[in-house]
Amino acid sequence: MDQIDLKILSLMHENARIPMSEMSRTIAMSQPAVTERLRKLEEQGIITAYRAQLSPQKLGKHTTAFVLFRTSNCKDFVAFSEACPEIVDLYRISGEYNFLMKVLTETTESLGSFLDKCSPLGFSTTLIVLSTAFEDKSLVPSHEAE
Amino acid sequence: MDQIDLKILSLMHENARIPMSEMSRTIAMSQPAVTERLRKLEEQGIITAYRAQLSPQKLGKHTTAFVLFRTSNCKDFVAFSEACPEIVDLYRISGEYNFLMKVLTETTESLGSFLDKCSPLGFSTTLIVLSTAFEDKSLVPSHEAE
DNA sequence: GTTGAAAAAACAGAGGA
DNA sequence: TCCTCTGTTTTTTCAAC
Repeated sequence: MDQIDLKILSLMHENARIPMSEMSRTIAMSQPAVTERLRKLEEQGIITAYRAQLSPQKLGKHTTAFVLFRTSNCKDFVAFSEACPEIVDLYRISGEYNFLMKVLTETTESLGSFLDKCSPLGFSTTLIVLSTAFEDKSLVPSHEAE
Repeated sequence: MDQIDLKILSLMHENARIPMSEMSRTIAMSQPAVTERLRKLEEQGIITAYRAQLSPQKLGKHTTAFVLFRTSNCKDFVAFSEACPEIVDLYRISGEYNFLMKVLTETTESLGSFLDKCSPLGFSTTLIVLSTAFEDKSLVPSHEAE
């Protein structure tokens, strides 16, 4: 893991669909060498996936919320959450609550319906997202990767 | 926006580096037609980015936390957060706190240092992530896209 | 890690349902 | 309008070094 690997990670975080030929030009290294480094980064589990980022708004999801949840049956709660399309992220946390989840719904009204659906499993506190200042900041600052 | 577009979004969320030729085979449509649909999905802002997902653990970030923050100077706080490498996501929220942020640090100790660094700007409550049940669930359920 | 040739994929234009 | 077909260019893969 050297500066070149960090540069590859940085570029792949910016645009995962960049052609390897273009990447090799940018970092001034032959294309097969870059491809081989990328393969190793995947193999080592440093790169876990390549994902298209979708706009929730454009897909009709106009409400984002974080919901803190307290339940006594963690296993059932995780199973329920996996089957719940509204829940996009689920974290087990320390403190008064067991779980923190990120929830996307069409409207505040459908968020209400979702919370009703959850209520048999425990009790919750909802934090409505007013705006997203930023998301997915790179773990590999570009100035470190030069 | 029809079933084919949803299938494209679903496949791109699973693997953003899938070759267009393979995608066109999967959905049984010619490659230029799929490319054109993808171009339009990007143009409409439905696809906002393609990102490599990196493993925080493999990059030495062993501690994940959500920090609720209350500050009276939102503008300065956002500027501070943008410059803070530990903060990967920042949301403005309703309720007792102004902000919710996702924070990645090397250890619980460096999380402590980070919180010390933030303390002049307001007051906070920290939720330590014990484990991530799941993250980035698709906004386009695959069964809807068939 | 580099080079260079073969295979594959992406792109761009013409034409059809 | 949206798709398919086809030829051209670009990219990827894989050999040898």
